[in-house]
Amino acid sequence: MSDIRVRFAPSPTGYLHVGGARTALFNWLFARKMGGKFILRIEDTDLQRSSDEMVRGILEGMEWLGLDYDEGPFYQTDYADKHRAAAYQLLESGQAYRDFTPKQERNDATIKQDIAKEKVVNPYRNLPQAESDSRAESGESFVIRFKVPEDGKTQFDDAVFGLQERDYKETEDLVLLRSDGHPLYNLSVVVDDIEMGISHVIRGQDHINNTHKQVLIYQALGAQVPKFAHLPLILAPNKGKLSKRKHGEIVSVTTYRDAGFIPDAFVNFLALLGWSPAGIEGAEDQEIFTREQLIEAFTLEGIHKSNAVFNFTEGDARNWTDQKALWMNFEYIKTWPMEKLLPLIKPELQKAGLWRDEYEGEQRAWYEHTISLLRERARTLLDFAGHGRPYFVDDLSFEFEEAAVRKNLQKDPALKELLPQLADRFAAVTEFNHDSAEVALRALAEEKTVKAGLLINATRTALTGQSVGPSLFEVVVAVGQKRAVQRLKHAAELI
RNA sequence: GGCGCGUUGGUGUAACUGGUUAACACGCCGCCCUCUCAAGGCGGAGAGCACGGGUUCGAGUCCCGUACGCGCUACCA
Repeated sequence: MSDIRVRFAPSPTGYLHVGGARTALFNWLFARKMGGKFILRIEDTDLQRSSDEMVRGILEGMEWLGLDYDEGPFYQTDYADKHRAAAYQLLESGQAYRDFTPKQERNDATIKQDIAKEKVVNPYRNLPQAESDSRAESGESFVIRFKVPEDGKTQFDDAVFGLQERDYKETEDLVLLRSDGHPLYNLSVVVDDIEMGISHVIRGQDHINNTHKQVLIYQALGAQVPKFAHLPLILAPNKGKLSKRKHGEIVSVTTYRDAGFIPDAFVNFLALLGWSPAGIEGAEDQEIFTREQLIEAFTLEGIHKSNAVFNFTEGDARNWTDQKALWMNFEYIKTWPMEKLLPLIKPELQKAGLWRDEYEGEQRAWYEHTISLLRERARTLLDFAGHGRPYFVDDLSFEFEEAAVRKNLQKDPALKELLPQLADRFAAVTEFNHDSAEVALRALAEEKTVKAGLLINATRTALTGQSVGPSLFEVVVAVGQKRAVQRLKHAAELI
């Protein structure tokens, strides 16, 4: 019943960057919300580079984000013949003309400027049809330019920016077909969008100028003009352009995947960049949205006009990306349903060589409990195999942090005697659990008249090599009696 | 230069068709909790809505101008 069709049309630059990802997301959300179709089209017109590899980066990013498309990917170059035919159709109907100006002359910077400044009328614009034909037949090189009408203006009602008008005089006669026969962007997009029945064009605001040109082409081709919605841009912290060259990996979505982000968390963050659920009852102050809630709340009206800043501190390891994104990821890790979280953690443990199939079998209860312990302090998926390592290895192949050893173990020489004693007490406990371990430890502390805290903190470092972590007796239980005893004895040697 | 667009605390945003001390989240600071670190609870600093005029009993919300920022200005996409 719905004829809503939208598309994401990236040019294959090697990877999906955050701006593109958000454009894709908004298209996807709109399609899902409206029950329409989401189409992926690769705009590879005129790119020399091997498309395959470049395209893979885009597809990888979309797959990770969970933005599934209903049709495509289509490749724009596959339709070059249609684009060319459209150019000739416009030529024949008199809405375009051949421009025989030599390429060099056109490319000359000063001449170009003069043309722009003085709005020189192209000398070939009104060349008689017969002469144009014969010169073309004689093999003279030419481009096909669109013949922008003299009086009037283009207009379209943008879903975000409202009514947009532009006097024809502001639009130059754009090239449709290059002298080597290659169709150009503005023509190709329009022809493809018509062909694919695109009903709504949702794209970056940097295209607003092109839209005026494209409206002209739609009309000349006698096609229905789709609805447009231009998105505000995502800027760098200095409010400048967020670019691949200047900001490197931070703009690539695969960076977030590799940094241990939950895709839904990143999607959630991206959705709030330039859009908000304004006017949605009860959702105005909401920050955390499931995919379903996002789809439900999404409207084009909620998109902002002003650009958003992607806030991060260059060179700051802790705040390497937008702090809100970091916070959101943490929030997801902490609260996501176990059944959704576990499949994301498994590959991380596998990568680190920490995975055991028993975690899904007989050790399942222990495993899930341990994960629930770790998730409270994990900021990324990487932390499970990082800070979590001591929980998953039997031996001592985990790092003893220097500062932790100094602060919690070497702080008091008495620990050299106390730790082995505690090991013995632990070993003697028949029913080893949270409470019995605590009783054993506190009893020892009392007998030796030392603060329980001294033993507690030392034990934490002995068992995990770290100075921070979950409540100690939770750690003790997770590590288990055998490993705890072993590690306490070992720790004494570090003192 | 030309054309277009934008401007609410550091960042992301809210504020019904103009109506009390401009709200929420992240971040920051402090306190509480406490075996550490987080989390959590409580509290705080931080914008008077880019600036200047106007309209109005009353403007962040309407109008005009200025400044600043951004986009576009290819035989790139």
